[in-house]
Amino acid sequence: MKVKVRIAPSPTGNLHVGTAQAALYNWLFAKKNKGEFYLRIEDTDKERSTKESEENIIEALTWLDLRWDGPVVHSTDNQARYRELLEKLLNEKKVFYCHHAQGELEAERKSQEMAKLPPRHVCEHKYSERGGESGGIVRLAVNEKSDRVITFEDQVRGRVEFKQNLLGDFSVGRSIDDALYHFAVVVDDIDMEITHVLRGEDHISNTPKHILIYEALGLSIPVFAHLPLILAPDRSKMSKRHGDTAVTVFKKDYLPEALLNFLGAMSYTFSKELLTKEEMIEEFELSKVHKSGAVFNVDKLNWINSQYIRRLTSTEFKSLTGLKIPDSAVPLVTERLEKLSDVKNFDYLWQEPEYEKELLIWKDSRPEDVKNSLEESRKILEKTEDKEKVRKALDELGQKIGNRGLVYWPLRVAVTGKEKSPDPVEVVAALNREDVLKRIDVAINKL
RNA sequence: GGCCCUGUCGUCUAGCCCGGUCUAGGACACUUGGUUCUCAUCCAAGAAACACGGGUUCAAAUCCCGUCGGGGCUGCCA
Repeated sequence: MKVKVRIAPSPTGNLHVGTAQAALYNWLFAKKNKGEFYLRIEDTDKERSTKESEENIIEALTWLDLRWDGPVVHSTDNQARYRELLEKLLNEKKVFYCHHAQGELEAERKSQEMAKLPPRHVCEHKYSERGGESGGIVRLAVNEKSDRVITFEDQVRGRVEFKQNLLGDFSVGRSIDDALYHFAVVVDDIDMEITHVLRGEDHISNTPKHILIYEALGLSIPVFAHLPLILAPDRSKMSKRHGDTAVTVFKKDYLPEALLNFLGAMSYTFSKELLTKEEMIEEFELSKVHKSGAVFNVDKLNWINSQYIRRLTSTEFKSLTGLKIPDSAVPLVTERLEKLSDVKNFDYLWQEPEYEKELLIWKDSRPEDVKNSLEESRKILEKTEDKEKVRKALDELGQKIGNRGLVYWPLRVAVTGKEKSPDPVEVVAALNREDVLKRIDVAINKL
């Protein structure tokens, strides 16, 4: 049977990095098995679902280049099916109406907790006539007297077991024509013929419920695999309160290949640190996905990103950043970049530098000496544009005045306005001569 | 509280299934030194972990039991 997987984010917020990682693993699994990967927008909660969220999800996945097969599927398009199946189950008395008020249920839950009892709602309506009377929410009738242990072979964790009698009659619909998540996912996965459900570990305790729904419907159960969670530094599930978790906020600083590489290597050990999607597909095996959650380490992401940035060609880099700088200056920048937005630190490549005159002074040298050094450097730069000749002449100047720093430091500040920069000779070569001379004049005048 | 998942350097992890080769390896971050006008790179060195307690064994990070820790779920959200 052909492998079919999906991710089913709810459009109630931006695409979370955790969902992106799940998307990656689903995608890798699909590609590895020559299967298909789908995107389904799980918009069963009409109150909270938004069009913007859906657009964000699509934008993020497109940026990451995790392409899904077929059109985007929406749960809302499947509502008639939910109703049809809910009615079928109602007739079979596998599902019933619960007429308890929300307040009653809350009180029940609270008293159970105090009595150290498992939290569950075993509804007496399922045994009475009331269970057939419409109104109230729809629940799956779960036999609380059964001593059955619901078991599934999780592809990353091995056998996982839950006692059925701890579940209670959980809800499947707000009403007969308004299915809730648990029911909708199962029906959607059935309709899409999903063979493997690879999702976050936060769904592991929902799995027995889903299994019960598959069984009530008399349909075969897919293979499950629960992926570890992405953790915040405090080891709790990474969420908005820990800062940016939306994939789209990474767009301004990171290369999609870098984020993907990072996310992939976070919960899986590949043969090397840096690798392409294709190489990941090659090595990927579901059973080797890690079991425990991993803390999102920005330092590591930055390092991976820096590696990808320095591999960019000049053309790629320029079109990515929109910078108009000579090709020869590109490596100067990419070699020092962890995040794309940090190109602002190299603004002297396209605009006049601004700085305080004190910055021109090398260590404890005198302003007159600095001025003199700049004047000498200016003469050299006037004479030739050849990088090697310039370097040689500046070195000789340094030797003459017995202090290389006194030559290079003021020159760098004059052309870049910064105390940290690439070799001034390289920067000079990247700029045009008139600008360089003008900048040196400005510096001399400051002294 | 109940249920489930999980536990090797600060972080991501290798090793664990099939005990000895582990004085526990790698990567990121960090520290120091070298190169050097500064930064980055590069090179060299360094600090840094088997959660704890029992047991099995000639031998345990690896097997068994218990404890503790962390997380998730516990919704008429997904």
